[in-house]
Amino acid sequence: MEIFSLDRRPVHEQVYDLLRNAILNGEIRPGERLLQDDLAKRFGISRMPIRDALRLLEADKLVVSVPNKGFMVSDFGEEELNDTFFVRSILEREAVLLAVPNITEEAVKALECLVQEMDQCLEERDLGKLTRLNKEFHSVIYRGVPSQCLLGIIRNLWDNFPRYAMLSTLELAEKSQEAHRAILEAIKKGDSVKASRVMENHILAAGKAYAARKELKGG
Amino acid sequence: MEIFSLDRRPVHEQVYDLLRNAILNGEIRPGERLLQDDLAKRFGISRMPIRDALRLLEADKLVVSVPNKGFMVSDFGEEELNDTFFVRSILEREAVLLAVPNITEEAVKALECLVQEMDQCLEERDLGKLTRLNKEFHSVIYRGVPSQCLLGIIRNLWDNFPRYAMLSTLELAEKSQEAHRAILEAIKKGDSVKASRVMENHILAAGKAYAARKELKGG
DNA sequence: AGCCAATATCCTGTATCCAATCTTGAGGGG
DNA sequence: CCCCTCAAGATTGGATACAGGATATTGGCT
Repeated sequence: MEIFSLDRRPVHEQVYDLLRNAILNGEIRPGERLLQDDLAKRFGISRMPIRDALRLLEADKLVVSVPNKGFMVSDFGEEELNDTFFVRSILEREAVLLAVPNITEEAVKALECLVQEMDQCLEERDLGKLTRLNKEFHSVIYRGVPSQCLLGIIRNLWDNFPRYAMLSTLELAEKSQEAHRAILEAIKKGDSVKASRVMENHILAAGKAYAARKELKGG
Repeated sequence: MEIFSLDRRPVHEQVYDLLRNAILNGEIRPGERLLQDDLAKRFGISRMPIRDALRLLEADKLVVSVPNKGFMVSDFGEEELNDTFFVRSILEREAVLLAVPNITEEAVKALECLVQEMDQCLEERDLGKLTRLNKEFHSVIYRGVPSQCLLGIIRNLWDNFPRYAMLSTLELAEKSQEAHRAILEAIKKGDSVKASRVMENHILAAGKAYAARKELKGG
């Protein structure tokens, strides 16, 4: 009965998802302009839903708009990237502090499993999959955070980041894996303070590594 | 020379500002629907810039949109209000921690002046002015925060709040004033840890008071 | 080479139209 | 008497066509 069902979601939402993924995957590069008429033609739709989608992306900080100039995919300078990681280090430290007391047995099992999978990825040098698993690791932990508001802010900051995953290195990934292991150990012992401190330093270190590479590659 | 100068800013931005102020001042009540055609007629413009403005407001969480139903002014339940204050307590605690070492002599003078003005307001029972001064007090402190990202998030949370200032009471204001004094003292001594702890409790207490009143008055 | 004007591009906004969807309310059946 | 259904009106979602301005580019003139 679903065979003939079309996608009934509003067009602007579909456009939003499409563009969002394209930006996050790097198919559309930072700095690239997003022309309304161009997009409208390419999607075969009118300008209205395009504008809606672009405004939504703007709210996510994935694109920026300049009056009378239009929209373009946002880019983060070294400083901004650093700042984002800094704020993440604060927020996620607090998130861990709040989450650890609520972490279930299953969650711990899932985390152990993820750490193993990430080990595998490290051996296979599969940075792409590693990035995905890493995100999963963090979000399993945060499932226990009782504040939707805090979680929303963290998610937002995370979204401004997969685009820069290409800046990741094996070296950083190995250091991160150590942190993951330490966090998992602390969680098992119920030591939320230690877990949060490790998380904070883990994110800070990642931020420094990214910013350094960003500088090298030249924004 | 300004006599003939029209407002050259994009129409949708002007609409955004107008609606934003109307919502913040409570001229448009939480829960009220914002009909596109209606607004378009009232402003004497077409629907496109209205939609743009509404999307911007949505990004600020001042309105919410439901597909095929449209936009309405957002409201915060007791729980959500509480959550917002909780996250504010974390963020502003950190902000104080970061800001205190950078606070200038002038800033301290400005804060002292603000505290005095707020004392005046308390005597005159002018809660409206008090709310404005209170915002100013916080933002003078945060001027020294080196993270634009953190500041942006805090500002965002603040904006979701003036609408509920009506829930404020003289009793709460007096308690807050004590906190302000304590924060100022700690700042003068350069004791950022103490200042941040007082700030955290100050916001938490305000949140509890608001949520309680919200429950009383019924959402 | 440097400056200025003409032009092309693209954003912004208007006006109008139609279809899909939600709300509402009236009327019929249990 | 209440509930259910169904039709009418209201409103959003989207398309189309067009006009006016801002910006950038280009090409020619000095």
